[in-house]
Amino acid sequence: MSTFYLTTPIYYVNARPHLGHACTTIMADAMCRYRRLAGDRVYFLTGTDEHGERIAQVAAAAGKSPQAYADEIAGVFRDTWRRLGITNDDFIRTTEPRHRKVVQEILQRLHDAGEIYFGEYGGWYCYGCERFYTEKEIVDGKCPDHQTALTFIKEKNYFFKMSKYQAWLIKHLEDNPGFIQPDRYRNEVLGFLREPLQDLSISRPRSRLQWGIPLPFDDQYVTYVWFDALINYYSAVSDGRERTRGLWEHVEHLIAKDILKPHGVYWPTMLKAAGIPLYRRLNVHGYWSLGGSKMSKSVGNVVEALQLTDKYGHDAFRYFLLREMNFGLDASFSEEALVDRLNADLANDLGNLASRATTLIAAAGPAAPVGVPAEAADRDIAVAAADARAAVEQAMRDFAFQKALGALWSFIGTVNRYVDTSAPWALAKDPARRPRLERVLCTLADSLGFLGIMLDPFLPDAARKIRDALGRSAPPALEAAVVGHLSAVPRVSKISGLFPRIDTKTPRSGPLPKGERESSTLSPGVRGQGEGSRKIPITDFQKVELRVAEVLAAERVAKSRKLLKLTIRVGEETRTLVAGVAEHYEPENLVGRKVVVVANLEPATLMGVESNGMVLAAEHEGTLSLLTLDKDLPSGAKVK
RNA sequence: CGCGGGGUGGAGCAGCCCGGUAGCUCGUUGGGCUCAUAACCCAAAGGUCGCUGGUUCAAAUCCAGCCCCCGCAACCA
Repeated sequence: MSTFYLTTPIYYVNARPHLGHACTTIMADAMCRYRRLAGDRVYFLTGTDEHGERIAQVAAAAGKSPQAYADEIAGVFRDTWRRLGITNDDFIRTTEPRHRKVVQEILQRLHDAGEIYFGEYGGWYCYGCERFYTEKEIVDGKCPDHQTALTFIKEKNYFFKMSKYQAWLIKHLEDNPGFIQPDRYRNEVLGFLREPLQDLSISRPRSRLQWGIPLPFDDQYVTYVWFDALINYYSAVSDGRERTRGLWEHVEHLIAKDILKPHGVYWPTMLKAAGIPLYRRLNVHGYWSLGGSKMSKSVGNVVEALQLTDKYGHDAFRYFLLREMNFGLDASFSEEALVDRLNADLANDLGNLASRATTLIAAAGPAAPVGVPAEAADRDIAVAAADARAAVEQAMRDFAFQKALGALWSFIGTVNRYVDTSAPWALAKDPARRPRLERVLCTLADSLGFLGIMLDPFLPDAARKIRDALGRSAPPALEAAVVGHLSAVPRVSKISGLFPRIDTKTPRSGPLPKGERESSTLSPGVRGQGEGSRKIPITDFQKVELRVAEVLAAERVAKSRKLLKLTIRVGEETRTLVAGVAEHYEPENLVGRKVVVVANLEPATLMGVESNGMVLAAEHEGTLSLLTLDKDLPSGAKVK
């Protein structure tokens, strides 16, 4: 029996759970269920990251204390995982005493060992944003957000001597090819490391930020969030000394590719410096893109995607995520693709097999031990099962869920063929062939039993239903997943509607072009959380000054993909305005047109161009249309 | 020259690291079966593996150059 300790990232509580969180967590859950099935001692950790400036700001905006706010969102995560049937053994929050204690202990240790120094950092600071800007971000010496002058501040902070571990880390990655997998991400980290590594600022002065863990050796500072957050993996199992219940040395991390750098660079060097053994392996998966279009955070469709788990069932949702994504690569998510998978794989292949097999077995009824030996066809099924299991074991070593499921579905196909070729319904008509019938039904029952075990990590509910139908109440175990041992037809109850088909034809009126179908995928039944319909008094509307304007000139903003710089005339006044329509309109086609603008908007600077106003446009599923007039009114005319 | 990923039958993808008959799922067409969820099984059609050049007996796979798409970084006021 080996030990397996797996972590998900701890999720930052500035957002509610969405598809991305669910994907990582479901993958981790499937892996942990699999390792438990294999008989390993498993510890599965997830949790929430709760410190930092952004949390303090969001909480303040919501009129809550940071702690109250974090409590609320952490609760939402906890409930979501419970609802999805996630089997985490622990849920850590970075505001818990057990975590703070270990973070401080490690900081003190690093400080004592001379791994942390007090240094001065000079940079351009914006008081509005409460942050420093790098040379690249600064536009004309001003803050890109507030377009106010920046102040050059020299701030004293504590730094971790990360740079001194650069050579060591490169060598470690070269000597241990499996340390970060898949390879593309190991290569990417080696790519980062071709540039000189900077020391890592690990503190923020309390004068700017209170919401964090105080440094044990200087209470005027709190710990920088990444330094705080990464340690959760260790603090969750540590008693604050060196004891980790025998878990730490087996730890593997599962992350999405966006946080590769902290996990692939910061974290190993931190552990090395602190004298803590490195993690075993970092497993990195890709991103979901949504319905062909971009995953736009502002639209909230990532959250909507998660709602589909309630619409189609947790097993189906899990299956889709695990089957559709090639581990490490990006994949695209759409309701249509989910339904296709559900119908083809779950309803047709698996559900229908369970249904036809249990119907056949139940019709024959339980019997005494079969009187005839297995034939070649039966032995082929046993071999196919063994092959499938071996392929699953191999695939699961590398989190290759798609391959594991592919192997199991290949087996399901084999069994469906076996049913066809052995034709038990024909055997049943001939009493003389009763023994052969029983042998076939035995093989079928065995195959279902096999699936009831092997599918458990991926489709926990369905696997349980299959085992229940076979009367197998014992906890499933991988070693029992063998076909060919059953000697008598067992008593089974019929399984019907394990995964009902989703009818995709009726709701759609007539054949639609492909593109159109895809864009309408996320629509019915998942939207409308009472958002956007709040009524406002007319006085609110009257604060907005809308006017007709004529476009005098238009040009692209240098290096910008989305922005056009427009020179417009509003009545007598000429002004410059920036519009995010470059992807939809050619500059020359705008000149001379009358558009509607918000005339009393605060100025803002975008890509170095000051914008005085905003052009109104309607947007629907990626198509943008400027608001124009259907009669020719003079520029400056009021819109109300 | 900002960083990265990708271009493989109608759609979505694997194969590429470690060159050697181009594979999977869906879809399409024809057939079979009737135990089963209009399911299941069989067969067929359908591919210049982005382009060009190079290395090689042999290139989807290795090398060079080019074209196109998509993320990220900075801008949708």
